[in-house]
Amino acid sequence: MTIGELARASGFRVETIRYYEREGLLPRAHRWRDNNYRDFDKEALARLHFVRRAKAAGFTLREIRELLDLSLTPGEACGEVEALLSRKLAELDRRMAEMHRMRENLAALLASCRAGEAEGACPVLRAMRQ
Amino acid sequence: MTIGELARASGFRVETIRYYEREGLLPRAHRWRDNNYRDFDKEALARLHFVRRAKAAGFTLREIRELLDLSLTPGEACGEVEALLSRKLAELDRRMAEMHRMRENLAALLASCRAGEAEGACPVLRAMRQ
DNA sequence: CTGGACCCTGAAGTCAACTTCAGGGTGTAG
DNA sequence: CTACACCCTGAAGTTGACTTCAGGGTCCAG
Repeated sequence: MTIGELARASGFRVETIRYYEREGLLPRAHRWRDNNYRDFDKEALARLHFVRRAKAAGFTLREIRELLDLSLTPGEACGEVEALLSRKLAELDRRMAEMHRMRENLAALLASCRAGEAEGACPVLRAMRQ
Repeated sequence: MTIGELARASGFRVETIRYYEREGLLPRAHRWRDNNYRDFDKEALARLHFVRRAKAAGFTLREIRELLDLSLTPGEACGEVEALLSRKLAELDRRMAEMHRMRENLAALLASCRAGEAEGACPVLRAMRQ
């Protein structure tokens, strides 16, 4: 798969894919011998899908690289891996809880907005104070 | 309340608070006439709490400013407000769904990690392919 | 009345995550 | 054989969200 095809398949731009390769989120792609073009496999596409989801979940590129690197450890050195994973999980749970509260806030706000305002000003401020 | 007190109460740094004021996330603080020090009220603290939660929920500063600005609209011009809010809500739901999937991935990964690997390599790759 | 903790401003610096640029090679349809 | 879409590299530029810096005023405990 050329970089352009991978871009179309993954939804990332060509330049971004090159950047990700440089940053170690993708393994250095193997090259078509004669023209020096990159040649990607299914694996690369799977990684990009993972990257997209991880980004949507709020992980940084550095963290995503760490997660991806875990997948390549021999399975032996699993202790440190486990620690990292549970830290990430706890963090994710915290963020999800925040998002849930945020969602409640916005939904209540929207509802009262639709109900057409008893009071003078939108009640965001009330919602805001937690 | 001085900026330093507000910083301690909110958990944001003094410099960050000045920056947020510049960027319109806080209203221009009123000043102690003689010494030109800012004087903040409870309202400012409430806004900063909201900012913290909104950031944790993945909103950008620009979006947070938009949300805060909604709270100041007269309640009359509510239609456009409603549109913005439901866009944000939908977006939030998408992100929460992503995070949920991510969480499942990581939890499964952690479980198999703890179970001590039947196969050779960590099964992140499997989890990764969705 | 001085030392240290606090406040002010405007400008420059930093970091992550890209994007754009300059300058050049490749491949194929007409 | 040339026009056009694609590929390459290294370096510089951009954006968002801060942080640091330079240079200065304020306040109060000892």
